[in-house]
Amino acid sequence: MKNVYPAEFPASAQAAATPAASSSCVSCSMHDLCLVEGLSAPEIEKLSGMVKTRRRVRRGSYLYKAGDPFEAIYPIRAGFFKSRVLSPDGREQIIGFPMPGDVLGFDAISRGSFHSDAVALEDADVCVVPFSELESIGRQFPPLQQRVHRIISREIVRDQGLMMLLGTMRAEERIGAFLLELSRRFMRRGFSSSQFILRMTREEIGNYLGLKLETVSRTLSRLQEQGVISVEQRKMQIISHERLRVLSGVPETRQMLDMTPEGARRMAMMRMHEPWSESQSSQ
Amino acid sequence: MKNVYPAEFPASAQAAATPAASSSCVSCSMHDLCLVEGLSAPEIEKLSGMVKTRRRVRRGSYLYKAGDPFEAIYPIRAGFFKSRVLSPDGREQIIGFPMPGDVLGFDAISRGSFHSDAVALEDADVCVVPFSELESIGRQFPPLQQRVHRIISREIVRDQGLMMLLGTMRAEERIGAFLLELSRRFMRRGFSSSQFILRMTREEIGNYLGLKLETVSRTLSRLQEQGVISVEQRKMQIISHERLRVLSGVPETRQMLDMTPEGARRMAMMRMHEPWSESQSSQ
DNA sequence: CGTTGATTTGAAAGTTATCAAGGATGGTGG
DNA sequence: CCACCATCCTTGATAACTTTCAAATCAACG
Repeated sequence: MKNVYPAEFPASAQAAATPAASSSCVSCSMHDLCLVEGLSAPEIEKLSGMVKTRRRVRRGSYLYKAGDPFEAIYPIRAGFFKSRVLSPDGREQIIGFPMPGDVLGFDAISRGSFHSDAVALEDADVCVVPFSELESIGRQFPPLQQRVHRIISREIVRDQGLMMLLGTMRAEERIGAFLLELSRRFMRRGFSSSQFILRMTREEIGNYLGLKLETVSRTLSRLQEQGVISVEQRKMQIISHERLRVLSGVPETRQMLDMTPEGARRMAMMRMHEPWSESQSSQ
Repeated sequence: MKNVYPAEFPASAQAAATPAASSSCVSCSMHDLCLVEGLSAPEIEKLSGMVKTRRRVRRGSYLYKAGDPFEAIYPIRAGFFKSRVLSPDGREQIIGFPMPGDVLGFDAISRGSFHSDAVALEDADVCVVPFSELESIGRQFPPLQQRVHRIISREIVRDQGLMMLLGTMRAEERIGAFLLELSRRFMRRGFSSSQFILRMTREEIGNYLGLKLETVSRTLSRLQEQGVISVEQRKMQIISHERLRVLSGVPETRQMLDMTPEGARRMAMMRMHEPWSESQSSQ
């Protein structure tokens, strides 16, 4: 049985909108992806205490918009976002599809206001971490400070990868790299690396990759014809990671698992649906 | 008389290779661009004390390479770099052309080793700021900590701009935006915003912009025909910032000055050549 | 002055975008 | 429950743009 990232945020996930008293970083399913990774118990305690509120973001609405004053960063607990920048003449560029465990908002430190928009692609739930407090606690706990720096730096590295893609790859390579990136990120979270539901439209994929939606559609169709993937609307299945790697010029090979023990725990905590590839249970 | 960023780093600039005892952040010409901007005297003092060494990098050689262990960040005192990432299959993507006042190395925090190369495009001189010390001092001086965070975040914002360019712009727009970016950065440092010497080849420009060198050359020629710029080899003159802005979709308009008082001081301190547009004085 | 690397320019080929039309999907109200 | 609407997706044909291949020119340097 596969552990597939779900198509819908279940209606049963009715977390309270604001107070986060019940939740702790210790029990969070994103534990080892988020800010607290590698920290000691008292440090996690301290960080946990800082997250006084959570925020629920409905599908299609903004977590923040460019220009909003910067007060906090937002580790994602559940849900899928797109973040994008708009050029002065109205062009849009999607710069990422953040998912649970990712941390949003670092671009706002620079001028004290956001430079990008974050839009929820599905109902989402984020922690609200006031940045000045985080800086303050970082001064008391060097490992936390270092962890924050690492995570910000990780964002720079991620962006460099996207620049590489946009600057040097052709359409098929871009699509391939995109699918492998999604696959890797789902796997990292304990979900299947070989099948998942795309949360974004073809147009959003194209925008992210510097392509038009028609090109995305055509390229996906071609990859399907070649037997590399199987795609039906949003349902994506990677048939051959290896061939995908070859055609997108990504030689890295790591173990590709469908499910980790961690994943089972995360799935439960994120209250995810059953996989679409299995008979859809009534629950 | 224009204050043009020079073609050559003068031979007279023979700073000692390592000890930086004589220099202080207080007197540095990059003062208000670098880490210390906005800090109080004692804070600057503290930061200054941390920069125990400087490093001279000869044209064509590396400040660091991908994989090198991360120990320090490098504010640039003089010289022009390219930073680039290499894909596993050997593709190169230039991700920036750092110049004096910029700070190199933040991508290395993430995994403790560099993800990118920094290559000097001309003889250069950088400060060596051990990062663990910087973190440590940041814990004692919140304004310094905040300044560091701002500068790292600035890098993210900059990258977002490049992604926008690579994802949405056509060749002429890319070139236009590139020239305006250079212009703005030179102006920010007190140099002419309307004429400067390109420090990089057409191929490097093309790589940065996701274009082939021939396309760069053709586009520059076309812009020259249209009377928007005047270009002869590396000598670049922007004739109409306004038209450049229109064709590249960058509506921003700020004052464009050829020279600021600050610029004169900086030019002296950076030991720059006389402009190519004036008779080349013997000095 | 000849060699080497960088730049310019032309012509042809290749890739992606644009324009257009037909299907599929999901939600809504009759 | 079904028709209908708005979105999203697919596919074909054509156009636009950029790359590729090729050749000539230019500049720096010993």
